Parts: sequence; C-alpha cells; structure tokens
Amino acid sequence: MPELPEVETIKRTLTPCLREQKIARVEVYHPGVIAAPGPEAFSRLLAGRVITYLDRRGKYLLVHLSGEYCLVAHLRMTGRLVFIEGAAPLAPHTHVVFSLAGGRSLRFVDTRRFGRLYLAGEAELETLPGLRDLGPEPLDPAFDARALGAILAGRRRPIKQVLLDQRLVAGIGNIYADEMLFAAGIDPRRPAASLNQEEVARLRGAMQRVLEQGIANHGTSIRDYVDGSGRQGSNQEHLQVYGRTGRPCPRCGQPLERVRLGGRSTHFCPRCQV
DNA sequence: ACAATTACCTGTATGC
DNA sequence: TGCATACAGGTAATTG
Repeated sequence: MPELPEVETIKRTLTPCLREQKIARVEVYHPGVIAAPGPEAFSRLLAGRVITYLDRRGKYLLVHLSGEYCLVAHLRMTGRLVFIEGAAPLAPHTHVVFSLAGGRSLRFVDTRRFGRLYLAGEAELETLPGLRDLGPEPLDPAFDARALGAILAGRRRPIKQVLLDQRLVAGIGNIYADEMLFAAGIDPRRPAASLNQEEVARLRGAMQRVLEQGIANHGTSIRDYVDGSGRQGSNQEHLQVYGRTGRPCPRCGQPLERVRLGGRSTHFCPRCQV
C-alpha cells in the first residue's frame, strides 16, 4: 500500500521514463477512478500535452504537464502506475491507459478501485481537496523536533493516530507508523501530548530514519505495491514489527502484540515500547 | 472544533 | 468441495 516511500520510489522510477514524453491519447476503461474533471474532459484535456516533471506531496504523485496542467494520482491501497515499453496485453483491472510515442504507455491499474486520478490546472492545485489540507513533509529539513512537538501539543489522541492524520503530517500510513513508533520505543497508544521533549526528538529521528530506509529499499511490497517499472521493493524484509504478531521482538525477544487503534491493526512490542 | 464511525472496493485466507 | 465471513486500510463523508 503506497505510503510516502513507495510514492517517492514510483516518482523516481517513472521520471526517466516519462520526462519529455508526449501523451498522444488517453483511454478510460473505468470512469469511476477519475475524480475530476469528467472522464471525457479528462482525456481530451490530456491529449497532446508533454510531461515536464514528476513530484510528490505526501502520498500524492504529481505529473506536471505542458500548458500549466497537472495530473494528480493517489494510489490508495492497490493502485499502480506502471510504464510499459511495448504492446503488452492489458493487465486485469487496468482502468486508464496513457499512450505515449513508440507504443509505450503509462497504465493505471487498481484491483480495488480505491485510487483516484485528478487533472487540474497548476493554479488550482493548492485548492484540490486532499492536497489542500496536507500537513508538512516529514523528510523536509524544516521538520525538526520543535515542529513535531508543536503538532503533538494539546492532542489527546493516541500518538499513532496523530501520525496517520494527513492534515498533521503528510505521507505516513499504517506500516511506517508502526515501524517508526517501534524504532522510537514509544507505545502507539500513548496520548500524543504525553510525549516529553526527549521522546519527541527520538520520534522525529525515527520517522526520518524509517522513511529514508523505506526509500533506500525501494518501498515495502507486502501485497500489491510495485514501482513505476513493475518491480517490487525489498523493505518488507526489514520490517521489525508490522505483520509480525506473536513473533519475537527483534530487540528483546518478547512476543510482539497486535491491538486495534482507530480501526487499524497496530503492531508493537509490549516491553520495548513504553 | 474535534473525534469516532462508515462507505468505498475486491482478492485472499480462514472456518465450518 | 463449497460457501460464508473476516480482513487488508486511505480518505471523504457522516454522525456524535
């Protein structure tokens, strides 16, 4: 499930394939995945535009286009954006095909159809619901312990739920939230405001380390995630707690536990995380 | 203003 | 074997 490191990896793998490519034609096989504008306008407005560069904001992928337009993608759970070299048959659940020159294409594939594509003018990007209310980028150098402390201050919700709230910090999902709280040695159920200064500093460091490791490993492929070239990442081999209920804690050997927090399964070590 | 809950989706795993 | 059910979870919308 694409979180910040996965979307960053997709951005990096797609960039050399898509830069300066012209979109010749757009086929929409499932209109429901186009959030805005309507599916016909989506195709019509995209045709003929040249991809200038790719960007990421939180879990959103931004494909900047000539003529001050931008294609925005959110892959949610099972969405994939993959670059295809030749005339390969359409994979099941292919909902949109962006045809490029020379038989190449960019394809949006999403089994569960949670993912959404938006086309917007550059000027209206800041007003897109979702993008508009995103919190700061956790890998921004400006995101220091003081910035994190300000976000946590006065919040009584469990720290994990605060980390998952995209309006407070952008890009963190269920897997990396569990991993960074383990790395910081903090119980995911603790009220956010109960963290002292030292714990906030530790968490901020853990957030950056865990996200950077995820990017270095090209993302976590547990079920569906693949990068822009269709390749899996390797970070699933480095997970310490996520999906490891009952197995020994890598630090102390105590069996890892799972609880439900805000409807999400939450994995942690009852001894190391206090 | 904030917090908790539900709808959206389908493939996979599990229980009987 | 076949069927029903649970589960995965990010976000928008809804309810409290």
